[in-house]
Amino acid sequence: MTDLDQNTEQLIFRAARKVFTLKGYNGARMQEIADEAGINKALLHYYFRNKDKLFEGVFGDVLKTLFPGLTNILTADLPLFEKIPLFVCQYIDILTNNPEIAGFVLYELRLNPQRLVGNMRDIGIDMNLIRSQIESEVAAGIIRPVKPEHLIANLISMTIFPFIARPVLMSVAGMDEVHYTKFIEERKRIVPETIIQSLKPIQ
Amino acid sequence: MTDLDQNTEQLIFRAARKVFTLKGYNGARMQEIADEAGINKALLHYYFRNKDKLFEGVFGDVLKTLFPGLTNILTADLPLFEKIPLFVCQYIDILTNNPEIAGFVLYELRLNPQRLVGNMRDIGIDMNLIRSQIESEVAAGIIRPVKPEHLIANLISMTIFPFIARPVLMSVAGMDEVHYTKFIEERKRIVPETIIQSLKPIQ
DNA sequence: GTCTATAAACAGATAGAC
DNA sequence: GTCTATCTGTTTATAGAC
Repeated sequence: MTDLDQNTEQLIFRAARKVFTLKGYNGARMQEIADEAGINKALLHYYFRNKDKLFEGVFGDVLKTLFPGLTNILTADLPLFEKIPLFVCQYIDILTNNPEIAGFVLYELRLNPQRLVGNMRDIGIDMNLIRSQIESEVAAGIIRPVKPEHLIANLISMTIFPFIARPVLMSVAGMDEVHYTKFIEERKRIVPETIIQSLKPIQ
Repeated sequence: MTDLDQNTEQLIFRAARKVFTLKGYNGARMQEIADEAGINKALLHYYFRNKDKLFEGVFGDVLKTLFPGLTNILTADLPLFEKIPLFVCQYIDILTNNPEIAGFVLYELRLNPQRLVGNMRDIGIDMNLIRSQIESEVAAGIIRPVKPEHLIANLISMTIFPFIARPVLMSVAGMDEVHYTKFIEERKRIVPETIIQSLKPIQ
């Protein structure tokens, strides 16, 4: 493989990632990907056989952008009240740089949940680890009891949803682009605060 | 118009709603809608001219399922601590009966945000009303100060997201169908509890 | 490796019989 | 109103020249 091969392949891949995440599998056109990459349609098939294979590659790549950080922070050896702000900040930064990938992944997974199967390793969180951390912090009187599924669901929901629902939130709350950007930045503080307040024991 | 006309039209419309919400605009096929309705493809065009017009109808219908309840409860004349559980319960019931519409609407809106334009009346929430309610409850010492955008975002996020992220949540938390159903039912209690705890003034 | 040209399949839409 | 048959444009994919 020459340098040129790799460059073209990467060029195509990046173009494909852009078009697929923006338009979805069904909305994406091989022609548009070729145009975006500045090459010919036939080359897509030369490097990636067909649309499905190209998509699989992109989808796996996007999952890698989205999940490993999640798993690592959530299972790190830190108190919950430190983990949570870390998680939120890192995730909001990732999504600010890739605003469309959350909606893209969740939508494609609903159309075709099997797509998870091949990528399970990157995604699974050790719930028992989180469960035992909760138990020990409850025992120490730091937090109130909470089911790990709900804690994780609350955390992920409040962090990710504003990116998926951007147009609706802007419309419902009457925000423009500038307000929305500020709003997202504020959530780095608001989301951890909301969860931590809800976890504090009643005095 | 005879009875038969109306029946066929409704038959088509329901079939279209099912296929569009399940597959999205780009993934839906006129043939599949016709099959689902048990009629011929040509009839779709007889009743609804083209795919776009049929979709517009369905999309407006889905918005009506999703939004009016939201607006009405959030602007009702009730204390926040009563409004919030009401909102969550009603919304979870709607989404339990229509599990795919939240993801459908948000995705189609991201592909084409202009679709909101024609339906703005159903959707807009009077943020000033909520803002002044927050102010008066803060003044009365019932809640801590909070920006209305963030309160609404937290509420909607935690309520809706678990339906959009169903496959991921099930995978991440290792849930099966039964666990997931129970999990969703539990959220009617957990979500209001989380928000209300986070709003309570520090004693 | 990269291109042009084209095949092959599909999907939306229409014509016209009943 | 409902159907079958068909047209038209689009889209994925391949053949083959360079």
